[in-house]
Amino acid sequence: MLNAAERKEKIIEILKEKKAVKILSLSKMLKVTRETIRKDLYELEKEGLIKKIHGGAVLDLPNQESDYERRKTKNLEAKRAIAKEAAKHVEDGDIIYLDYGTTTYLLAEELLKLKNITVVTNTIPIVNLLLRSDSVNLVILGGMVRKNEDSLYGPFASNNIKNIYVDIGFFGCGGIDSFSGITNHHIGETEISKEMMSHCQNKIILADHSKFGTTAFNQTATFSDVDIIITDKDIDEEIKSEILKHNVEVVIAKGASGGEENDD
Amino acid sequence: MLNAAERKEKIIEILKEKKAVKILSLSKMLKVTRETIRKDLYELEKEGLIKKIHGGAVLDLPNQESDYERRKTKNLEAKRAIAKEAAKHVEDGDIIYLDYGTTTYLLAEELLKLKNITVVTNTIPIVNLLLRSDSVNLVILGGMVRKNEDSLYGPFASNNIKNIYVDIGFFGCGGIDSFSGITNHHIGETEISKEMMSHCQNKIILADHSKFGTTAFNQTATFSDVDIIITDKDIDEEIKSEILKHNVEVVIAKGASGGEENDD
DNA sequence: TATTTTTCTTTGCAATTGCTAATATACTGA
DNA sequence: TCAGTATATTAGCAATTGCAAAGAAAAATA
Repeated sequence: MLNAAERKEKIIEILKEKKAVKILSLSKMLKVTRETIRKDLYELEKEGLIKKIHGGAVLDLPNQESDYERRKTKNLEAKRAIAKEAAKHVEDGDIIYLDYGTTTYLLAEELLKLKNITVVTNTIPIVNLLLRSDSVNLVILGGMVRKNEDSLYGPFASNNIKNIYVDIGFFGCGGIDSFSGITNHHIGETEISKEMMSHCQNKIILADHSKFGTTAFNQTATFSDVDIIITDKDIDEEIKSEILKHNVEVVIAKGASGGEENDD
Repeated sequence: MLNAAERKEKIIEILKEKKAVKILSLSKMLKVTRETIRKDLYELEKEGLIKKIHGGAVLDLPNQESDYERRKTKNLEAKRAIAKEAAKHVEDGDIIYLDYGTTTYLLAEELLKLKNITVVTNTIPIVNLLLRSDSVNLVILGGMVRKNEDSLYGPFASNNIKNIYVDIGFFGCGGIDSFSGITNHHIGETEISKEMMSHCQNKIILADHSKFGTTAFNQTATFSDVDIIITDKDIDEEIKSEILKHNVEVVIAKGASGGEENDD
């Protein structure tokens, strides 16, 4: 009927629809014995396409993770605590901007529960997350796609920013220091962030403890440009006093612990 | 240690990382017995979060399919044949526009093999598809998200179109008729398509046989506006002669068969 | 504190699955 | 056609898992 290669293709096809298949049901579907299927699965596993489980198999396609997706899991607890704290500042009906970064993604997860908010963003994973929500209006600034970072930047976005104003802007960052202020790595993204800053009524910075005392390449804002900084641990006194000098509120989100790496 | 609810959360968390877990390993990880885990899994399955398999479980998150994703599988063979034919018109180095619709998505799949092309689009699934390609530059027009259709439209996109010109534009459609020309359903999307038409050097319409003889709400273009129409079957003589009158090339893509439903 | 309820563990056995090696069948090339 | 090779089946047994029911522990309630 089918040769080994066809059978394996069929197995992959079946696995793509169902999450998992039993060897026995495969053997019935493809009309070969248990042992033949087992051999097929063994080979498919060696090829890295599936993963064998007791009595069957599940798909294990090589899902190319972007750098962005990898970063999302770093300092997760701290970021989630910050996101939960940030979410408290959003009310039903608000129009908000979610900047680049992984912490803003976690904030988007929290916002799923709110009703009738409008989210402006240029981060593709945030778009995909909010796409299936009935209660969130979504607006995308547009622009050139930055591969591996899943973000948009450039003149398309700049043009659109000129015409809009939002209630709150939530900004991630690459570094915060008393000397350099709030900095980020990518010049194109930084440009968009800067422009959005002047179109947000309130500006809130989300920065886990690993960001303090470090400086990235491009300045997004000085302390006097922002209203609130949310972090997860008490921060260095020198930086803190510098921040407070500029009338910025510093909020420590509760419920995080551990983690040291600076990733953004 | 952990109560039932915490345990279940943990199980989901573990499942999100690994594709599948064995009951035995869960029982060791969470330090409860096999039977306890089995009960947890039974309940998680009832909640629809996982699927039990022999000896373990796999994740089964409710992946809400959009209308767009559902439509993608209709008339698939015809659309894929059209997409393959359309791909022949694209050369390395081209800058192209991919309009709304599911046929343009299939074209994007074909284009993955090409090098150094730039794709302008406003269809989110196309963005997600091309995001992981190293060889395709991606530009997004931006705009308001149309939920369930995974597309963007509105003034943000319009503003950006004013400044760009592309080599080829590939357009899907809702209907083609001798009386109404090329029509589409959504007024916002149609507006964007129309504007893009006048910024493409070549305009190619992708329309499977089900679109001919039907009319949607908004006119995107007259026949004299377009250069090529690619379809999958010989089309009605009356419509054909009307199309040819306007100096439009009609291409029949080979390799498709069957399917009748009009979906877009 | 005693009692009830809920949650988790233990136990024993049937059913299913994994594994190995031997056998049968289908395909290939001289 | 016939050996030689690759592919699929069969078979037997050990190991794992599923299931149901009873017992133990923990938590809630009075």
